[in-house]
Amino acid sequence: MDSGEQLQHRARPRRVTAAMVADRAGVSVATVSLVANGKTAGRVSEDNILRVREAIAELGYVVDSIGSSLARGVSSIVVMVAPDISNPFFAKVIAGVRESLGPQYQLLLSVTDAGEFPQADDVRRLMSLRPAGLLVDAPNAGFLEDLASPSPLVLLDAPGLEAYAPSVNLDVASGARQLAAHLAEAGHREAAYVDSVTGTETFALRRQAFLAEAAARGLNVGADRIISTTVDVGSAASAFAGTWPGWQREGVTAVVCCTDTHAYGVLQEARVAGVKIPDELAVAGFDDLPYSATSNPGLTSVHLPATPLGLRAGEQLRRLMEGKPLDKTAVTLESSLVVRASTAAAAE
Amino acid sequence: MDSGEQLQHRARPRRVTAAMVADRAGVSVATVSLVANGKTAGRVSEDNILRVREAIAELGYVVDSIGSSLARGVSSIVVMVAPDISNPFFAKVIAGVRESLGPQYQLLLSVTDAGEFPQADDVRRLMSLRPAGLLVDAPNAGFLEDLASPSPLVLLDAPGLEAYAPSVNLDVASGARQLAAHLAEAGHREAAYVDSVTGTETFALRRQAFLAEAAARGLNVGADRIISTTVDVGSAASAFAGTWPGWQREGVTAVVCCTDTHAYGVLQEARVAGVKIPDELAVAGFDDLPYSATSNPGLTSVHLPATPLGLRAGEQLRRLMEGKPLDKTAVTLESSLVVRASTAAAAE
DNA sequence: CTGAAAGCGCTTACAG
DNA sequence: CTGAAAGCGCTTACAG
Repeated sequence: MDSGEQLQHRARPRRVTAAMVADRAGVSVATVSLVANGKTAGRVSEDNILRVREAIAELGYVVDSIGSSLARGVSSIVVMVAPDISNPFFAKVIAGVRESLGPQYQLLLSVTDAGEFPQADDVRRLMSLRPAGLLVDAPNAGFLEDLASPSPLVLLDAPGLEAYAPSVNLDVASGARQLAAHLAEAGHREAAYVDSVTGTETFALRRQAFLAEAAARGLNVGADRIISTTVDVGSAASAFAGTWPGWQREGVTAVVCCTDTHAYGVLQEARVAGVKIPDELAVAGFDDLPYSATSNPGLTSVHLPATPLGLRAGEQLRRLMEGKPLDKTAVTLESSLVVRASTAAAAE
Repeated sequence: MDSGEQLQHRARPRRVTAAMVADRAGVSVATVSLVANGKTAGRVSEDNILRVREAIAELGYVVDSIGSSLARGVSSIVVMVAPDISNPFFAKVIAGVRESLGPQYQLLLSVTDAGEFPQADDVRRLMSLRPAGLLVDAPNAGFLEDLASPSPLVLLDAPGLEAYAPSVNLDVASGARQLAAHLAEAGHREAAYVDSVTGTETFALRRQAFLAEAAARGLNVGADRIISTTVDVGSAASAFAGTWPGWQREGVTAVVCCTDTHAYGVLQEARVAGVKIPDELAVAGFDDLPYSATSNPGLTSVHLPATPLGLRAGEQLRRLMEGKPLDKTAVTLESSLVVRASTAAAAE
């Protein structure tokens, strides 16, 4: 008896159903459902609410997601699609999303290889989970064309794609211009730019805004001074090592990178080459990752509000999932320049 | 008519059900189910298989996960619980898991704040999704006690917890001993160790194995030469900056870090302080992250096979989910020392 | 080989 | 306020 019970307990922990709760509380399963979902207003007596709550607690009942989803026609899963989850920036975005979504939605990260988006097949499989909502980070138009999601959808960091769905974007252009102004005012005249090879729109915006403002302020960045690498310290480092001698001959005194990650590579090789930062070369990036504040020298960077990005996107999606209207269908969050030691001193 | 159809098409893309496929193919839904799940052997005629396949293709039918899960009693979701998803090491583990799990399982990452495990409540909500299986990375015993999962469960990097569930572990001790031997043979006599503050078992193993082998080989690491920080370049850097002067006075010529991330912080501050690597100070870590091969100098590191860890864990779980027996219930993957420039030269 | 039917666990009109 | 019942989309014995 004893060992039998124990065995059963370990092997197949009895799933508690609404019917069992109903039995225990002496009510119908309909009433249990109402109480479990907090839809009691004017529909369940105080008395029954109490009995059901008690039974739920005693039995440890949890509403079964599968049954509930089938009945409602939609699950409690929010699918988040992003091209790169192993990125400190993205980790903060997720933290924001989780906070605004709350515990009632399960966040399912659609993991793909870095820089890739899910294939049409993967998307169909994801959709067959009947997600309550979708969050798509840094997509390209092609992916959105294929998507055709029946679920509420919010885009993150998808400038120029506002026509496809409600979006939360970062005003990277403003930060880029501040950076160009900062360097020009510090006396720099010749600069270079390290871009990303991925065609994500945000990188194009960063580059264009920086180049335009630089040109306007007499900071010279020729087309031959723009290189591209993957978002990866090592690639940026070796690309920089290869081009630096030439740049140096041309009098370059500042290198702007489209991400802090690229900038770390540049800083590393600059140190190896014995280039003094910032006296001989100023270095700056975008993202303002945590490490940029503690690196030595600290890295000047365009701060992009990662957590607020996730927060706002989660909030927007939540409104959509709850059937509420959005105040604004396209939100843009400010960026701002954080000046640190890597650009602190003026060049000659 | 035209615009009405279009409207309907955009607003509510008709969900294609098995019943619709059955109608089209002139068979029962049972037959559709059999074909869609590839369970036709000796149960469906060639003829019907063809008709159903055609109907599926024409209508774009995808088996609904919710309905299917309810009928089967289990979903196609594999939940992966891990204390830190924004970590290059973990990204590789995930890549391995995805590959071995295949496209038929959806990987749901249970995201928590760095270093945290989901609360009991979160776990119950996750379990209400009736996951096909569970993968838990670097857990502590307490979490596993609470878990009591009815789903198949495989542990990753959980040394000492093999009693709870089938496990795939890393033989970090062997790598740690190789590292101690390498340093001792290079002539080092005084070393220091930078540990992690999280109480994860793998870190205790790394430290103990290194210290034991070091002691056996006359490499001196006093208790006052062990410091702990979070897994974070900045924290490691400032901790090292604080203790280095004292260590230097004591003649320390080697610093071993429990992760490469810690080692990057040490390298950074060493450079700032003008300490020559490896001539004045040898630095080494664990993980062998991609950056360690491209950093300058390259970082000597105990290579831990991240992708194979994920691969094996996924394979084991898959067997479990398919009801097959495991050949081995506890698997341990080898680690190995990768020597690079950060320890290449012998100290005095 | 085939299909009618039961059942998975829940939610939601509906009738009372 | 309450409960019986239909229905969500599928899978799986079962009878033929």
